[in-house]
Amino acid sequence: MNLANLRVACSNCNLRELCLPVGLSSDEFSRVEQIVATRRRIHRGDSLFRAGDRFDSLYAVRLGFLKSTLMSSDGHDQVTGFHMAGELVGLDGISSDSHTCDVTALEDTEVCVIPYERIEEFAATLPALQNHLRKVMSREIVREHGVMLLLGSMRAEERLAAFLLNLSQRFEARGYSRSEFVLRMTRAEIGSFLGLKLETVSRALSHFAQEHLIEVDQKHVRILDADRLRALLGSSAPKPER
Amino acid sequence: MNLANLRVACSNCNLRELCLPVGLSSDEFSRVEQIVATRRRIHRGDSLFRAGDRFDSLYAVRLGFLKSTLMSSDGHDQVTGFHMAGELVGLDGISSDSHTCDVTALEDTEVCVIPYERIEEFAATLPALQNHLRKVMSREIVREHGVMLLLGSMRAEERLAAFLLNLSQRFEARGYSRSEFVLRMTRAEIGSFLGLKLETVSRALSHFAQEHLIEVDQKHVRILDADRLRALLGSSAPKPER
DNA sequence: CGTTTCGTTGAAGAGTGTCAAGGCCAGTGG
DNA sequence: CCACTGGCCTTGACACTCTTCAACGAAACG
Repeated sequence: MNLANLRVACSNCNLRELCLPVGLSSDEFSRVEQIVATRRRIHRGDSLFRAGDRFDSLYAVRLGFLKSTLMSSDGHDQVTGFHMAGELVGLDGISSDSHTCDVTALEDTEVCVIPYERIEEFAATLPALQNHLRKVMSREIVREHGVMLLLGSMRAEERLAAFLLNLSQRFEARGYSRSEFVLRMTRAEIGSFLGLKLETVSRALSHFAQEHLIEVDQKHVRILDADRLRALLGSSAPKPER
Repeated sequence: MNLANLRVACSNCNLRELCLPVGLSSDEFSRVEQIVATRRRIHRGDSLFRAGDRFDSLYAVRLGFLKSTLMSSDGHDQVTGFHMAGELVGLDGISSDSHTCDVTALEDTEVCVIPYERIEEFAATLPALQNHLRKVMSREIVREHGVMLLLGSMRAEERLAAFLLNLSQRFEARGYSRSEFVLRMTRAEIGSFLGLKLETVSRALSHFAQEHLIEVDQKHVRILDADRLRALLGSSAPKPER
């Protein structure tokens, strides 16, 4: 394997504004690099970790695309999130020293391995990092609040519109086009994440296309009218305030 | 006001096994007490904080019952959680130095105010506390995963069963009866949390009662057959594995 | 004691799920 | 190179769950 040969260097990484070392001085920066010493490649379809695995590292996505899934007692499982470059994965494991969900690569993916104990020790002497870690965790909590809102109070087309706009925004933050991108996940995975069946997702996409809000060709999506998509979000109950 | 007169002492608090100072030595314990210097009372219907408020403290619920709600762009709002004694509230604020949801008392409530900057400084010298804080945050992430599962893949009666069992378990952990308790929230609030309409909640409760799974008298609930309630959870798709 | 909020129940309707058939595409092996 | 296969996607028809609308009763509150 050529993992050991990879020069790991946050300073070379084009994700450094998004990723772990945000807000560190260049000195601190280089010390973080020493902790994040290894990378790991996951082939499409393979898992980074699975529920029940011992937790010992966080992972920063360097390139590729992942999903996390949670299995319920009845064996049915659900997608709880999609992860792209620059995002931190594995925070769920901190609470009980073992992971509570599966994380699977939707395309060939590379992550930076961040040994938790070492980053923990290190953060103890480095308030900026400590602070950043907590913010990342808190942001995850806020993100999940948003998903709860989506699942609890939106209907199918609103959910899908929110989903597309969210993806669009995340791609844009990474320097890709915000209006044209490739869905790395299947319709069934989108549906699972949004609490819908794959047929409903498919129908909603077709309907958007018919309304000229988007163009869809298989996994390729082009957003034609982001404003009208956004307008869909608030429109479920356009009730006059009393 | 008699707030200043209240002797705040974690060591006297019957929640100390649940709350912040878990796993601290008695020495560390007493130092935490000094930080958690004040309490705050919130009357039923009043809010502890609101979305947009500056974040500067976490709150530990000492007694009472709270809900957090999130407002979506269209003015519709949704309950994202209920909080009872021993639980920590306000973690969402860390990410952006301002709160992202409203937290409202459902009955007269008392919380311990934990100034964030001070606990932060303090945790820097106290790994056990640091660790504990991160675990609490991670646990919140895991909890929300569970809610996503509930909202995304369960039907009305399953959701309600899961909700009742969750409450039951939390009451038990606090030394109350696990089979008999009072719902502090309205049907509409339960519905909002579960992604259902209040009528659906009401019907599901009536149906459970009719099946002798529970007894309901207004807000008073008695669980008669927890096992069958639990069995409801996995039963949506009892498909034979192939 | 009136007013308001909250809860229950029924009937009708909308939105999704379910089931089924067929098309498209990539990969595989003849 | 082509047929075959399996996974993924689309579309239609129908069933079902949940919502919506409405009316009424009960409890809580000033």
